[in-house]
Amino acid sequence: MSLDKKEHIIDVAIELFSEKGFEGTSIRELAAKADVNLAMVNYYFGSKDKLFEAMVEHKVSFMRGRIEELEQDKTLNELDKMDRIVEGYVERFLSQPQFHKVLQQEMLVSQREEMHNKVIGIFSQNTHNITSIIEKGIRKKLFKKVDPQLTFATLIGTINQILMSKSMCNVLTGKNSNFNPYTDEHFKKRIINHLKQLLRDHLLLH
Amino acid sequence: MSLDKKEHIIDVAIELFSEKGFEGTSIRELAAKADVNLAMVNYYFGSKDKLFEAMVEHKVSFMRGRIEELEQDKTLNELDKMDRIVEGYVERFLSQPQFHKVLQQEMLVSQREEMHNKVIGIFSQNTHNITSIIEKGIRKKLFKKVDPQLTFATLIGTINQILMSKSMCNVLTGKNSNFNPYTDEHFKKRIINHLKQLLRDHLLLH
DNA sequence: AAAAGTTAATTAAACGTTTGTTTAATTCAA
DNA sequence: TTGAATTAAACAAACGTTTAATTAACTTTT
Repeated sequence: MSLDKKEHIIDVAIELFSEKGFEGTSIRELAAKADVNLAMVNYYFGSKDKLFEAMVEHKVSFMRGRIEELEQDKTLNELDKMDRIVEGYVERFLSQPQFHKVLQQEMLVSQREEMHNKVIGIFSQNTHNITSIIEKGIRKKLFKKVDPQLTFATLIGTINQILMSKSMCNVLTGKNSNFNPYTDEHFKKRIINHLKQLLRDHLLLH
Repeated sequence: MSLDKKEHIIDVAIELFSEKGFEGTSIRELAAKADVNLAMVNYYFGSKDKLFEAMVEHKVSFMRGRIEELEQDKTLNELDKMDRIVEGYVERFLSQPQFHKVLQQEMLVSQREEMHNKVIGIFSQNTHNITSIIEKGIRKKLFKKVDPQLTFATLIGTINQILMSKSMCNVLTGKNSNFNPYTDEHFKKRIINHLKQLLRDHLLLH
């Protein structure tokens, strides 16, 4: 059981799921695009549902732990931490836009309850960590008395909105439709600058 | 062909599509829940795809035009206009959370291209109107030189994020899972206050 | 090092369901 | 009596999944 081949199937699955949704993607189409036999998908993963779970598991394991570390860090103040969080999120989301689109779909739809709850769980952890950084900043009178939870919703919501669709993103920024905003270094910096400035304006006393 | 019955089918469709997605909802399930015969859906709408289009058409017609008016209004300054926009958006989105979830799904997925483009089109119009209000505010030196497009992404993204899932919203706000945030007046005001304050902080010179 | 044996990988074909849609018959209303 | 509304039944196509047979890769035995 070649690990490369499993990964390759997962990669193709992310591509198709992000474009067409989970239910909108058939195993036959997936197998054809991945250039493997139809039966191999079930042979490797057991079922379509389990392929989905394996996909999430595989990708999520890549990106755990960094925020927890940051929260504990004592050399940085809360504004620095928020800057790092912005950079980390934008970096991560733009480097894997398709996967995060799949996660967004799963948040929206509560069809596959187990997966839905898993995604909510990941989100929940991040919510907790980041809001507690904001709350600490408020206690230290570094930040204003903002709404920590909705401020987090703003941060993650902005990135999700940008990620939602390439075409919508190009409409938003006035680029032509064959431009790929997610690979553009200038656009990445533009997002980071916007979010950093937004959080400064909103969080800092002045 | 009773109009009530057509509307009733559309209402049930919104409910199911928002929970299970378009592909995840079968016409049989829909007919059963709406308490009509299976064949009636195709008799009324022609096909599942056309039911979807009719649903979007029906709901979108409800909410056109208000932002255009606002843009032209000369009695309000740009900050007032932004306040009205926040109120209008939050009001509208929270009053029809399921429909807006369906729109979000359609933005994410480019499976049904015609519908995808329609939703992008609606979004595009709003983008144009609101960014031009922000730009006007900048020209009049009422606003700082912010990024108008990403500021709009922040506004709409925050609301979409909150709307994304009831369970995620309750995780975000620390409520228990059977609480319905979308019908809660306090929560609505909380969102409006957050967004107004956020925009003030971000837009106004100080 | 070759042969035999064993497990894993791969395949084409078929399975039983479910899907969206259509048909043809029937009921209802004007 | 005519046309629309409603129904149960059937349709073909597509779906996820399984099967049974074949090939490939690896181990053990000679």
